[in-house]
Amino acid sequence: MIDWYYDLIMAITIKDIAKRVGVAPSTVSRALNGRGRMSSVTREKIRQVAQELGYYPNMLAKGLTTRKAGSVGVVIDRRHIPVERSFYSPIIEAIESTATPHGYHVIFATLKNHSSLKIVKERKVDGVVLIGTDISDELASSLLEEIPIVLVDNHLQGVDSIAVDNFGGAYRAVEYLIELGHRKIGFVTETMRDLSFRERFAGYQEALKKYGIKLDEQLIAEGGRRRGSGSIALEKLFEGKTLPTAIFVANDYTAVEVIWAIKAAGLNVPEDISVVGFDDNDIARIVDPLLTTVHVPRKRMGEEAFRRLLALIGDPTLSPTKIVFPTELVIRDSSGYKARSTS
Amino acid sequence: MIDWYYDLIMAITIKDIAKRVGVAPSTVSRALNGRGRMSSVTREKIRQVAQELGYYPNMLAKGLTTRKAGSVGVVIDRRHIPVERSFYSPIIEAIESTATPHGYHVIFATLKNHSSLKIVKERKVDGVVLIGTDISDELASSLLEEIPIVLVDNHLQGVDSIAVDNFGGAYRAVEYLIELGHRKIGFVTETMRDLSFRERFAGYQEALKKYGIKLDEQLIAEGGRRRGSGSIALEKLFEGKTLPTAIFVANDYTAVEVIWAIKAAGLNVPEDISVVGFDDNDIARIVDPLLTTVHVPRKRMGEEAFRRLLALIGDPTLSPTKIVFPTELVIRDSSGYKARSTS
DNA sequence: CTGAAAGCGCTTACAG
DNA sequence: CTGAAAGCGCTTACAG
Repeated sequence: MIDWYYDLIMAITIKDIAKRVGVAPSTVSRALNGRGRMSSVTREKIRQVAQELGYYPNMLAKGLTTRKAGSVGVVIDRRHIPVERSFYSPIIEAIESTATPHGYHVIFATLKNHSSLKIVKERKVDGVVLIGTDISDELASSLLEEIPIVLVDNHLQGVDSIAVDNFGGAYRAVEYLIELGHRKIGFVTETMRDLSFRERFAGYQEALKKYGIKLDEQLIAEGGRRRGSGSIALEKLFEGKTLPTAIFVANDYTAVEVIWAIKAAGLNVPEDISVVGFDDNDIARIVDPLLTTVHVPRKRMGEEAFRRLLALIGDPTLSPTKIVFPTELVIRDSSGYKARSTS
Repeated sequence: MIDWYYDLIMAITIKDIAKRVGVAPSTVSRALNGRGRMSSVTREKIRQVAQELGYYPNMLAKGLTTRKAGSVGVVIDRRHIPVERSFYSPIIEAIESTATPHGYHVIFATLKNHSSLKIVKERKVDGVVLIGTDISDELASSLLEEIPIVLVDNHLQGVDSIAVDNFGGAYRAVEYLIELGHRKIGFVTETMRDLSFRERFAGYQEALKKYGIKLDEQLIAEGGRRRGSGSIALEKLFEGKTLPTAIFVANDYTAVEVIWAIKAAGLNVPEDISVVGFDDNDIARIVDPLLTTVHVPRKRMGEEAFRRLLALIGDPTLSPTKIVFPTELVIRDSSGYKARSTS
């Protein structure tokens, strides 16, 4: 271990500036932080020298005294890795890009088997945004006792959260399918264990109900949390007595798999079966046909998550708020009028 | 500003443990860090109490004295946002997942207009991995003076780097196309300004040369760095006198756009034109037809990047190493034997 | 084997 | 308006 290597180049400190300007370190601190009244001459002089010397505060020292780390944590469950195909990556990026201008850095952490969050225990962060429903209530509650948190795409009584109008988005998507003339509308999801997916299912049910269409159990299928979930679910649908003329799928990735499976069965989308997804992921514009889906404003959600966290860091007594973001149906090529054949 | 809120619940410190055990704080420190010889009774007692109290060291204080932050930075140029469709996201995730078991956290930062890296100036990180060729040589060099760094998918004399065998991968892809009987093989890229893409182009050229095929300028097109790059490039190719029977595209995303454009022109892939991509992104298994491409082991690259950085943090005098990862051709459905019509 | 002291780089009452 | 002192929570020679 060579410990001295980078120590030769000692970073410049407040003391160096003080010596150079001929003033006390505490004065330098005040000048740089704009605290207390002081002659603008010395203040300017100090600032100028700091600039010249390329001074940056050592955040470890600063944080130790101010009890602020200058970073926030962004935590997701390991299950969402690879993020490449995750719903959450635009949210994470938005958090980073809005945190930076505010002088905050973001520590990106992944959670496995509900371990306690080292970044908060070690005081590396001033707050954390917990993304997804995999975060257990116990973890969230215990965290809340030591640090401000905001939940994204998850909800828990008494804690700040950023949510999506899953119900409304699903309702609208299914209503649209009904308007196109469809009556046999399937619902496919990876799993029902996810709050968001359950909400989307509820929206599906409500739309059917509103338009007087009876719920058909055989038109509902769960594919499981794995690659190929969509085709597994489609197989189940095809085993039923009634074939759907349209399928509402709870997320885009699964919708793409459903489309592939439909094609593999020798049918066409949307001529034989219309498919509508949810999320408006990048892939929605890559599949053939282009996917009709429900847009979720993930960038705005990430921005808002950070803003809210920042507010809570400033004042932890703020009362918990739940912000629900609206969704929007984006009509592309995977949906069309009710299939002729099955009419 | 309510500053006292979370301060009421003071985190437990080394002093608390010391008091409880009836020993000096310095002894607690030694026990917990396993330094110096000491009676195993007191050591055990201390460890047990620390455990009971749920003690975690305050990394701000620890870092201030040890000059180690316990975090590393992962930096990419803002241009690669959204990472969702980026080549780099699996690399970033791999860095995070290998850093965590080593007790390091990762600060994810985005670089805009070559600003200097605040995370290193503020001593928040012990090392940084710089991803992509957008990182300027000046920035890398200046950083290297204060902290260990490793470059990923980029190269610079005298600094550690993790690279991809772009040349070899491209060579193999084009050779494969030649083996299928193709002679009119196009090359499409977003841009030639990127080192990786230039290397892939070089591999393309070398394969043609090796098999005695003359380079045809009209078969080479750049689409520009924007959405739709692939179709723009394809249009250029179609303006030429000779139509390609196969196209080697420098990355998967652009390849997908090329496929779409070919379909839009009323042609089929691979019957009329074979398409081969590079990267083996998730989308390669989503497009129709499934994309033949060159696999890049991004996960392993990320793991290796962190390991190398860790080694450098331990000993900054290690001599710079360049690690080149091999690639592998993955044959799927977008490539086939030479088109009949144009033969 | 263990304690007391000094120090890491900063901030913040407290004097003057 | 500005300096000296104490303290944030830890580690590390230095004594004993």
